Amino acid sequence: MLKAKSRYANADRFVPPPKLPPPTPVVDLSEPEMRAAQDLLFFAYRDFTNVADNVLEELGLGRAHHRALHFIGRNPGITVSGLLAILRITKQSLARVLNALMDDGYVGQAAGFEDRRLRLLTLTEKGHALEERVFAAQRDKVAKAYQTAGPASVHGFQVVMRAMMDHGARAYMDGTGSPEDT
Amino acid sequence: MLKAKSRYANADRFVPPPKLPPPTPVVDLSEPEMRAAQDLLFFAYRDFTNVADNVLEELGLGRAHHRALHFIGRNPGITVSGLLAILRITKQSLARVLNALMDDGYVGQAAGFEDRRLRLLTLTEKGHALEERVFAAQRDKVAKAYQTAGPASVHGFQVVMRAMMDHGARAYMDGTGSPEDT
DNA sequence: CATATTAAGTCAATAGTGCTGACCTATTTA
DNA sequence: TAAATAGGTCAGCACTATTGACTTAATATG
Repeated sequence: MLKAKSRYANADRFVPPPKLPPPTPVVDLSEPEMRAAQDLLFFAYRDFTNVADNVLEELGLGRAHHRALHFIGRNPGITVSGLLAILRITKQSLARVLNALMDDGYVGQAAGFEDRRLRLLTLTEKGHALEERVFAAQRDKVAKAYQTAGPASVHGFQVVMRAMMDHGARAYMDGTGSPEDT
Repeated sequence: MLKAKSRYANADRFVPPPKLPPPTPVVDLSEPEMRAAQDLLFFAYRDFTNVADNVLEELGLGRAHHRALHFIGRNPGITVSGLLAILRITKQSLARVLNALMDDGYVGQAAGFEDRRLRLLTLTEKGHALEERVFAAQRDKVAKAYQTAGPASVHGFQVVMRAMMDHGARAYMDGTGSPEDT
């Protein structure tokens, strides 16, 4: 973080934008609030993932690795195609990170019993340790945010976030069906 | 979307993971809720940005372009270093997308009056139209989510999201100070 | 006034992560 | 038995981020 800070030393002094005519007035009074959602999502997500990225970077891993790690951890025995359906990336993209995770000993695999074509993926102990370590950084952030906000706000956050995602994502979170886009 | 769907045709049939031993039980009862924050943030952000990406893609633009477009639109007359401070990317990264946006006629610039080194960036009419068009897709999503959730939940969402971002981001959103990381 | 600092720009190389399309092998399905 | 499917590989490419070095013009400082 210190490193990142010195990197942007030329941005230490924020110069407020000079006064210019305000943007065209909007007629919908809730427009600013909806507009603000962009910033809320951008900054929250950025800063949430940033703490994980810092840990991953030490190990030569990136966000894509973390995602695979995370979803395998949450869904032990998941198949490759299951992971593809959740992450909605291509086989080739997943293969790259998955191979790295396996080569590094974070992920194990077993053939399916009822269908030997399937690769059932699980985290190794090493994988669990890493996943937990990465989440530890994020947990701190979440815990603080949740504490600050209080239970009612946490509930509201959850409701809005669920409403923001598509049906497939919701189905996945509810464990009620296929994570594909609808 | 049809294209994307057919791309993942091999993922249409979600195979539930076989029954494996559950992960080590956690002692903190709120752990699942904190854990769920990862998924909430991932899926909501993914699906929120996805609708914008679709529009941008038609124009040969990407997420980085959109970010520049967005923040210039929200901060007319912002300087290059101001944008760098908000986005927290390198000069080189920004230059690439900024040059493209200027070449395509979406962004204009003017030299500062009090400091001629400064480049004051604004959206052109064309730029505004694009920014509005991109946000129109997102607005639909936000409006629906906010309507579904209701005002109390929206407020809760905002509280949690603000708490999730770092001080700099909050300062930016409040217009109370420097957007640098603290 | 001379020098140091700063805003912005450019260049080059590299890395992470996403995509497309084609093709292959082994297994399962019809 | 042939068709379909799970998973894998290969190759090429694109987007977007980084690092570090260097340059020019303008401003700040002593």
